[in-house]
Amino acid sequence: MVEEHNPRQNHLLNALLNTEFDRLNEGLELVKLSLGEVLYESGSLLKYVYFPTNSIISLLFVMENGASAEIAVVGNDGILGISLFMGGETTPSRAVVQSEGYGYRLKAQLLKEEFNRAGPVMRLLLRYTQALITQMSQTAVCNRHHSVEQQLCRWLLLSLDRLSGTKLNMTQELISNMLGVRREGVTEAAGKLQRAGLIDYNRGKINVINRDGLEKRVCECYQVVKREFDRLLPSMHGSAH
Amino acid sequence: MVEEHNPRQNHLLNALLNTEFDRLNEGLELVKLSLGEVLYESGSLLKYVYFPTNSIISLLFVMENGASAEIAVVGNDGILGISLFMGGETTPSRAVVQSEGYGYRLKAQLLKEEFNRAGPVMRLLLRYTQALITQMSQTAVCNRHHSVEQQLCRWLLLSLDRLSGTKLNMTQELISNMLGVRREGVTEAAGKLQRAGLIDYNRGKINVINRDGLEKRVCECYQVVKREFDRLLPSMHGSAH
DNA sequence: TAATATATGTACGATAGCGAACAGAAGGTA
DNA sequence: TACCTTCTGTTCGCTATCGTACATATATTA
Repeated sequence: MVEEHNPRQNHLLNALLNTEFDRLNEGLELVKLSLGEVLYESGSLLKYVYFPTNSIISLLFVMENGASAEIAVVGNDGILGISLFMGGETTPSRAVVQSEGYGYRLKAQLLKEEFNRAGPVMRLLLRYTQALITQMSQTAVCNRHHSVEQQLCRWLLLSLDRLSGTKLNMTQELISNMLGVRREGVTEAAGKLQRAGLIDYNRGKINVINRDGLEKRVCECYQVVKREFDRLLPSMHGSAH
Repeated sequence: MVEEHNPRQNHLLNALLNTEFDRLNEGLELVKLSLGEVLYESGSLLKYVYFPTNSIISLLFVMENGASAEIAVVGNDGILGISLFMGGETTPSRAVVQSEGYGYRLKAQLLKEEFNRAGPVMRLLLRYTQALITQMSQTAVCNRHHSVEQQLCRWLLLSLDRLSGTKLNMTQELISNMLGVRREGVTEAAGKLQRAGLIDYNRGKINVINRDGLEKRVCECYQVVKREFDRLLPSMHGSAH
């Protein structure tokens, strides 16, 4: 299958009017984002921001002892590098490619200039940031109150929504890093889902067979996040689900 | 003790230059914030934003079954109601007065107008929001990886920093709601700290006797958040610690 | 084809936190 | 003073998850 690449595959870019889109488009570069690639490290200066199209990036907090936890996931719905326009320049989080694919990058300076026009692009980016805040908050709640299985369901659904598909490439080892749990815990939870006929999981290849089934098992956290993204960024997420 | 009230007791307001401060000051109203008062409910429209001076407000996510978890705490370092200028108008979180005191409120419309000038106030508010994002993220990490005792230490220190004092009024029941754990868990953790001579806890009155001791026991999450607030909002937090 | 690395499955004791129940202590109120 | 409510302390069995260890299966490479 020959795949066409187009910046409009990123919903955030697609939400722009032509005037603004054209301005940004000048600076957009298609880049391949490979599994495990670190787009930015905790504390590092941002040279580029990224608009994923068919890839997924995880925002991770890594602790001193090496343990980690994902605080949000960014796909074709968003942008990577919000700290650039929020004024901090850096963040304490790390951005890792979690599902290989493509995206567009833009020189940090160019996005900053566009943001500083204080027009529709700024307002869109801020709304996206608020949606991201909800995702982070709900992750905190989920970490506190829900089982590994529920969290796995949430994670699968959030990731699928951001890829517009039913397939994911992820080993259980990597998922366990994202969720901040043991790999064995993921094996067990994934085994249950597999035996229930909801997913097909083999050596890093996940295929979701029964999405509705997942939605029945997931905790409310998924819906809260989804609803908030839909509310703040309407006309996006149209294709997914 | 006669206590003078002054908007500059809020560090965010205090960070403003006179021109901007004077403009906002026109609309500021001193209000008492009573224990347990709900400043806004999940999903409700914001009529006012709040700048606490000697009170502390918790941002809580409440779940369908009533269980809750605090995702951030706002005191004299910040502002309540960021969703107003982020463009969402509402948030899925609830804001509850956790430590009684005073604050200044401002009509939502006035803050919005100031924000839309896209000047120094906007940039300050966005930097504050980024610091808040760090606090939320680190809460997610802490919920995943650390013990109730460590989280209690983090919570105490973060709260103290935002009051500029050593005393807190909080029953164990309320703290357990914030941390999203059982009340008994707080009793046990607080008992340990008390026996270690770090705090004095009696019927909702907490006095921190040995702050350094708390800092020795707390997980890294506290420092990460503190460092990020100091970095993004320098010249604030000067008095605390 | 054989050797090696990677991914997944399983088992088991240890433990932190949960849920429920109850008792005592401190403060408020009649 | 007596009564009631609130707050704190303690116990006990239960469960999810952890840490560790090891077994098996599937890819990759020599």
